[in-house]
Amino acid sequence: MKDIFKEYLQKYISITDEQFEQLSSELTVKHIKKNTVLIEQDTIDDSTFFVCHGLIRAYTIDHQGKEHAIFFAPEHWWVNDKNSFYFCEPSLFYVETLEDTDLVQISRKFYDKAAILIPEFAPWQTKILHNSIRFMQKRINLLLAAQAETRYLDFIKMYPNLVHRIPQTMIASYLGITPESLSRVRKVLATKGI
Amino acid sequence: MKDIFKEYLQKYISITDEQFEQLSSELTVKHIKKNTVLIEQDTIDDSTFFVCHGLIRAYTIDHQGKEHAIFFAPEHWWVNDKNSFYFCEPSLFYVETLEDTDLVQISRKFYDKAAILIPEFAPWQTKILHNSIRFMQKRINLLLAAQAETRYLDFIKMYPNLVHRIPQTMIASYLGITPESLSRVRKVLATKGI
DNA sequence: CGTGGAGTTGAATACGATCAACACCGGTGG
DNA sequence: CCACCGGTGTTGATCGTATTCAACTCCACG
Repeated sequence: MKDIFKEYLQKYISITDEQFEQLSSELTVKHIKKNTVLIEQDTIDDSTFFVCHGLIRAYTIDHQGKEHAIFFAPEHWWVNDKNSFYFCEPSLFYVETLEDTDLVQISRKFYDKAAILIPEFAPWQTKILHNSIRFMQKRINLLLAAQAETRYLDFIKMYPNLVHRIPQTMIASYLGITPESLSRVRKVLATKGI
Repeated sequence: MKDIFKEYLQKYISITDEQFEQLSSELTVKHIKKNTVLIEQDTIDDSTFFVCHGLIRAYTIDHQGKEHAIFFAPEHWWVNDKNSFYFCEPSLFYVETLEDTDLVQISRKFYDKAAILIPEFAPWQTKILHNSIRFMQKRINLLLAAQAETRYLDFIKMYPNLVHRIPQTMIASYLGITPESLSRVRKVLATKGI
C-alpha cells in the first residue's frame, strides 16, 4: 500500500526512494471494511488518510437525525477533518468507508518532516488546498443558484465514475435534496434520455 | 495604508520593518469608491486584495441574471479568486466594493518573495487556507441541513457587525433565499424578540 | 420636494419534503 | 435451492416552505 502512496507522490513531486523511507515511519497502512466509521463527529483525531483503493464519505448528522454528505473521497484523495487535524478541535463530521478500503494513515509529523526533507512538498500541498477551496466555492455557488436537476447533472458530470458506486440516498444528501426527490429527478432525466 | 497591512502582518508573524520594505514594491495601495467592480467574472486577474477599511463582496450572476453572494470581506480579510490567482483560469465570480474601501493590492510575486524572506510566512498562509476550508465546510453543511431561519440566525451570530452594513438583498443571496423570504424570517424573529 | 432603490406585505404558485405503500434485488439461513 | 428478510429505490398523495409577482411604504439622495 505504501508503494501506491509513494508512486502517487512521485507523480507530482520529485522524491527519492531513500527520502520516502525516512518518512515511512509516519505512515500506517490500514485495511478497512465497508461501512466502518473512521472518525466520529465531535471527537479529536488529527490524522490524515490517503485512499489507495476504496471509497470514503464525510458526513454530518443534524439534530433531526438526518445525514448530510460533506464530500466523497475515492482513490488518491486526501481525507481529514480540518477542525481536528489542524486546529485540534472536535471534528465537524463523521468519516466512513463506503467500500472495503485500503488507506495510508498519515501523522501530523509527516507534513513537518516532508516539508524539511523535500522543498517541493509544501508548495504542492498549498496548491492542493487552493484547489480544494475553489472546488468548494463552486459547490457553494451551485447550492445557492441551482435547483435539484441541475445539481444532479453537475454531480454526474463531475463524478461520472462515482455515480454508480455511491447509494442514491447519499448522493441526494450531497445535493441537499431527499432520496425521493432524486429518484424523481432521475425519472424525468430518463425520459429525456439521461 | 501599507502600515495597516504591516501591522496586521506583525500581529501574526515576526517581520522587521526592513523586511517589509523589501516586499513593499509588490504592494499597491488603492482607494476604491463604493459599488466598484474590482474583478469581473470570467476574466483573469491574479492579484490578491487585503482590505484595510471598507467592505467587499464576491458574487456570481447566473443565467437568469440572479446574483449569489459567495462571501463578504470586511477589514483585514484577504480576497482573491483562486481560479485566477492560482490557476490562471477565468475567475468564477465578480468582486465588488460595498463601501468606500482602502485596500492593498498584492502581486503574485509577493508570496514568493515573502516565503523566502520570512520562514514563518508560508506556514501561516497555510493555516489561513485550512481555516478557510473548514469555514466553507461549515457553510456547505448549513446550506444542506438548515432552513432559512436557522441560516439567518447563524449569519447574524457569525457576523454581528456586518448585518447592518450589508443590504438585506445581499444577505439573502448569501443565504440562498430571496429578499422577500428574508424579510419574512426577520418579521417572525422580531415577534420573538430578535 | 420628487425620485428610485430597498424593504415590506399579500396572494397565488411551485418545488421539494413528508408520509406511506410497494417493487426490486442481494444476501442469509432453513 | 428456495423462501424470507431487510435495505434501497420507486411511486403516489398530500403538505409546507420558500418563490414569484405585484403593490405599497419608506427613506436616502439628488
